[in-house]
Amino acid sequence: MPETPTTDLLDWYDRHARRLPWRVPPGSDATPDPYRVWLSEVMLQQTTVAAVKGYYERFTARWPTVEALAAAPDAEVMAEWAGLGYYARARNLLACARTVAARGGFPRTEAGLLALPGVGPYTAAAVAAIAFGERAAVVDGNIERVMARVFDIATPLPAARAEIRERTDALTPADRPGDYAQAVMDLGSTICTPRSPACGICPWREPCLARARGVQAERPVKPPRKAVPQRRGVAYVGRREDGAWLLETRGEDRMLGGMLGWPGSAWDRGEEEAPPPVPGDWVVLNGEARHGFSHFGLALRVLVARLPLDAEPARGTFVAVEAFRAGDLPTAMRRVLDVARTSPLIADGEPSVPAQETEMLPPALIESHTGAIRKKGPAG
DNA sequence: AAATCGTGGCA
DNA sequence: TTGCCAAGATT
Repeated sequence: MPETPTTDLLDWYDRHARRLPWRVPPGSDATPDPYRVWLSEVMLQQTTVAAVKGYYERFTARWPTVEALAAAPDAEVMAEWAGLGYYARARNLLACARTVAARGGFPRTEAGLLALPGVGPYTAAAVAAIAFGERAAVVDGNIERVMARVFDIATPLPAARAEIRERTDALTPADRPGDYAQAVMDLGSTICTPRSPACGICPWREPCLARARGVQAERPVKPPRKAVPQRRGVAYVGRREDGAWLLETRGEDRMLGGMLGWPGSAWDRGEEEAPPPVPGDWVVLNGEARHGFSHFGLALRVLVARLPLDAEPARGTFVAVEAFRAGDLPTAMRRVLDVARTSPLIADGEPSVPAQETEMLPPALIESHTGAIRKKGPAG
């Protein structure tokens, strides 16, 4: 086992720590706010620092305390999270905030934190170490990679996790455990990167076994990924004469649960069809809304209709034009809107096409009709 | 325990 | 363009 100079890494961190909005600079006497540490850690789950920054700033500006967040309506929090992905995090975030507010503050131990919704082994250890100074072993993807290289662990993930956790725990100091964890994470994200690590300037260059053996690019060993299947569906973008949009809040048992979306078909049972949310002159657009999820690709056929003021939809509710923001939608639903907006039927103000063109068409005619629209549609 | 759950950036 | 993957949690 190589020497792994923890204190050297803390010295490196004192000089090279990234300045991040949720981070207290090393050496400052300020104590990090547990609420902000927790919020940032949840946002950072499987998500890049660059993507998180803006969301973190907006959340903390709007809800400066866990009590404020706990009091927020679900829809506002989900809308603020829109675009960040993994929406169960936002649902759990609210549940957790309400639990914490009700009990009068965050649990101050790793075990106590682990019991909170949306707080797993990584987040519990990170908050315990960073906000409360507990000597908890923090293991994220960065730290996995660093440890797999420093100790040249050839066991493939996820089987290697037991050993990685042991190694991490053995190295974690009682003094400054939070800074230590952030130091290893910074090392992993700036030097010990997944591809072409900068071993020449690494503070752990000397003890690193994988580097000594020239196998750093092959650590950690990961299983091959499965190919993602392709799925299809339909989405209905309805717009009332007063400009209101027909939207629904998706059930929590569905994909994008809790988020705003266009009524449409399921995507998971091979269903491509679904009845319209309200009877009307629905027109099929030519361009499809394509989106790649983590475990499947999706192509959505988009139908649009202009709806009368007295429309009574079986699904969804109308959102007034001044209350509607595309940014409140998850990305897949924004793509649907992008396609829908290529149709004059959905444009702001009066319809710019003769009424005849908005008639419901027999299926056999849909192809030719949408073919005419295609020229104005987006490429693809 | 393996599958599920988003998104954007980058080589 | 495609594939890879980022401060994981849940069931």
